[in-house]
This record gives sequence, structure tokens and C-alpha cells, in this order.
Amino acid sequence: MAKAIPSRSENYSEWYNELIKRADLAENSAVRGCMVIKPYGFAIWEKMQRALDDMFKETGHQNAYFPLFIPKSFLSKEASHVEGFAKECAVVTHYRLKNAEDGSGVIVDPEAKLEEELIVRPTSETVIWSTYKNWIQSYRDLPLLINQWANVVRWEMRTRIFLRTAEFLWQEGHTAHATAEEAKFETRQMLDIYAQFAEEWMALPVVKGTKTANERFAGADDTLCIEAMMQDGKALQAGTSHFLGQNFAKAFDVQFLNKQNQLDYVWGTSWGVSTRLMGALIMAHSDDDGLVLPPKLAPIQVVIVPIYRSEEQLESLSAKIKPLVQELRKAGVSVKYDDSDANKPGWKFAEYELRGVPVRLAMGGRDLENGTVEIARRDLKTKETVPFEGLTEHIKNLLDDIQQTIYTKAKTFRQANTYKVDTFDEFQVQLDKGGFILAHWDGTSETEEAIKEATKATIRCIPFDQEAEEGVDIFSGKPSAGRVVFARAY
RNA sequence: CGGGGUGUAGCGCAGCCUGGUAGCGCGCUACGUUCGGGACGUAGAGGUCGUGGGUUCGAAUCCCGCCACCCCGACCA
Repeated sequence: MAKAIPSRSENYSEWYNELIKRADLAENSAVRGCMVIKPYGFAIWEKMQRALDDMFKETGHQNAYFPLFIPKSFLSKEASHVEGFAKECAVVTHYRLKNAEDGSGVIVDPEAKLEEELIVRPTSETVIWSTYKNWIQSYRDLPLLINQWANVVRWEMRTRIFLRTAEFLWQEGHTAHATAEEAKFETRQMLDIYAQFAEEWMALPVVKGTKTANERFAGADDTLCIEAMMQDGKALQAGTSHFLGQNFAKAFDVQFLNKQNQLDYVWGTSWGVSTRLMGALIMAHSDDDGLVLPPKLAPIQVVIVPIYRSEEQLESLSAKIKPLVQELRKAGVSVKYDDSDANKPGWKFAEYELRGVPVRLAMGGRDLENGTVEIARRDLKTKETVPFEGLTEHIKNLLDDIQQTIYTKAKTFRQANTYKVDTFDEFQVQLDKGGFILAHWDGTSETEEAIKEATKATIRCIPFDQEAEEGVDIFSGKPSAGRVVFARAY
């Protein structure tokens, strides 16, 4: 018999790791720092992909695919970009193996050294902008709105499943525009889409804002982000959208003739979310009994468990349940009817709770007589017995309610763990309790660095909804025009 | 890259100190009884003990090298 997973209060990160394993989402692979995403976990990712992809398409973007490998020279064309990524790149140096002469196995053939090393993409700005140079000549070629679903590699020192793996899956949008205004609009539009996705699909409230210069993407003029709060009070950057200015256009010489017949550099954006969102989803909602999934992303929204003593009883239950399954599917609800006799009902209950299935129906002899069914919701762990008639409508409403309830719960939690703080002492005390801290900052990188050094807290963002408020920096005592969001982060 | 730890059945572990025919729980297979919150019985299957060398009559156990992974730091989405 499987035991309970470690509790969140006991050991949050062990709870997280164990939950991923037990809910069958993913596991560590034979390759250092790289995960295997298992079918159940991948099904969630596919739902995320679908929703996001639809949103990208609705806003005029098209998908394309660019190479996994990037010539080393490309990476160095944008100075701050190479500086940001150089320390974590996987490099391909050879193209052939051969049998070792001593028979000990295969070795890299020293004869097969590449003229120019290839970098496994940590992100694709460089290879994409080198391509855009050929695609863009006139303002009529703009805007160019491209997205790519891909894997990337960043050779991280320490990895954690979904949150930080050496290889991860993501989408990266790369757009080119005729004017700065247009590019800035795009940057903001895509951030808003991420926020909408997080809130409506993941039931995850996010703070939208701007990164400070320190936290900005390597090669961007401006980085916008959404920040979410996990149940341990730490912040998690859930998505970023960058205004690239003309940096990459200049680095890769991407120019166009504008309407005034003048040659100008193209304005760019890039934006991405990754399988890290899986980590956010898990940490934001789940509890000590297992995963809690928002219905909109749950691979199985409703599971039906028959309770029977004999084959005949199972048959009469199935006779009622199978049409219900069809009806629910027709209504767009994903249903699993678990009539396998491999496990007892109690085992199934626990298993589907672990996997975060939002709604569970149980039907046995009693229900057969009464024309009822037991319906349980995962988020609140409540059960009720309802009439079998009109179930589809009831379930659809219930799924909507669960989606909303999970969101509200997360939002209430965030509000309860967000504090305004005005002194550095108070700041340090509050920080150890976890949560977001709204505090004044003098706007300098030096102060930000000093606070990070002293407390490990970073400025998550300068929120868009920042109120104008005169104050003094909690650390330096210098004047400040508004509060920013500080937190310890993943 | 620094500090700590672990490699024994699919998974989780014991055995190692004190060398002598490799064990437990879960899972798996078959059959039967069970089935409204993680069932039980009976019978089975499954391991070159991470790897290379050394000591020894004999090594999972002692010695040396190597490799891998995990945790804690520095780095990061």
C-alpha cells in the first residue's frame, strides 16, 4: 500500500518532488538535469499548449520552426546576450564517434572536429534574427509575427523537475515591427495574454509588471513579466515578454525601407513561457493529499467509480453509467469510467485524488435503487449525493465552480501574504515568513544588489498598478516614487 | 566548482563495523475470497550487490581508482 506524501508544512520541496513522482507527472531521467515528462504530465502540458497556441493564433501569430543548433559566432553578435547565456551553454564540438582501439567502447573521433562549434540553443533570438535578415526588406514585410514550440538547453548547476531543468520545453515568440510603438504594444499584448492564460486556465493570479535592469533579459531594452506566489510564499516568474528595441536588428543587420523610403532597423520583441508553468500549477494549488488541478487543464475532469459486488451488479451499473459517459463527452467533458477490477474503490478514490481529478462520481447498489450518485469535488474534498437525472448540467456547473474556487483561493492566499513594509528590520522579519513585500526602492541597481546580498530577496517586478506614493528606500533611505514587489524567488 | 551523502530485485530499504550459499516491505504473476475511503489468503517469478583493480582459500562486506546520482552553497526561467 502506498503511503501519504510528505506534508507541505513538513518539507515543502520534498512534498513537491514526491507529488510529481506519485501523481505520475514526470521523473528524473538517466541524463543529468533532464526530466522525462510522463503521459499524465504531458497531457496537462498539451492542454496548456493548445490554449496558448489558440491565443497566439487569434492575435495573428504563426508557428514556424528554427534549428536546434546555433553557430557559435551568432551568439556573440549581441554583446549582453552572449554575456547572459555563455555560462550555461551546451556546445557541440565533433560530428563523429569511432570505436576505441582498445575495444573499451566508442570515443569521440578527434579527426571529426567541427570547424565552428555549434551551441545547443538556450533561446533562439540569434538564429531567428539571422533568418529575419533575409525575410525583411520593406515595411510591407512587417510586422512579422512568429512563434516556435521547441526545446532549449541551459546547463544549470542545480536542477529541479519542471522548475529548472537542463532541457525544457517552451514556446518562444519572435516578432519584428516597423516602429518602436508597435513593438512595445506587442510586448504588452503578449504579457497580457500570458496573464489571461495564467488566471483563466491555470487559476493562478499573477502580478504584472516590469523587471528592473538587473533582472532584465540579456539583450532586451525592457522585460515585462508575470509573477505568481507559491504556497510557501516564494515568487515564481511565470512568463516574460521582452521589448528588444533594435538590438538584435542591429546585431544581425536587419533593415527595411519605411514608408518614407528611408532605411531603418527593425524593432523586435520576444516572449516565452515554459514547462516551468507545470511547476507553478502544481505548487500553487495542490495539497497534502496530492495534486489539485483546475478543470480547464485537467486531462481527466470527471472520473466515475462503480462499486459492485458481482459481475451482474457491475453490468447494471455500467448500463446506467455508459450512456452518462457518452452524454458528458458530447458536452465537452473529459470522463474516465474506471470499471477495472484491479483495485478496490477506496484505492481508486485515493489514486484519483493524488492525480488531481476535479470531480469524482461513485455509484453503487444503493444509488442504483435510489436513482442517485455520489459526487465528490477534489478542491474542497466535499461529497454529496445527487439525483442521477440532470447530472451533465450539474457537473458542468460544478467544473466551472471548481475552476473559480481554486482561483479565488489562490488569490485570497496571495492577498493574505502580501505586505507593505517601511523599514529594513520589518522587511527582514517579514521576508522570513514568506510572501510578497511591497516596499520603496530608490531605483538604483546598487541598492537592489545590496538588498539581494543581505536577504536573498529580489525585486520581482515594478507592478503596472503601482500607486504613485512618495517614500524613502527601506535600505538606502533615498527618495522613492513608489513601491515595488520584493520576494524570495524560485 | 566547493561541502556532505548515496549506489544491493521495478520502487523503498536492511545486510557491510566483526569476510563464509543475498534478505525485508511494496509492487509484479496465478488462483480463490473480497469490493460505499488505499483488502486478504495460498503459491510463484525476479538480483553478475554502480564499475575497474587489489588483498584473501573465500569479498555486497576490507583497500585503491573511476563513474553516476541526490542534498546544501555560488549561477539561473
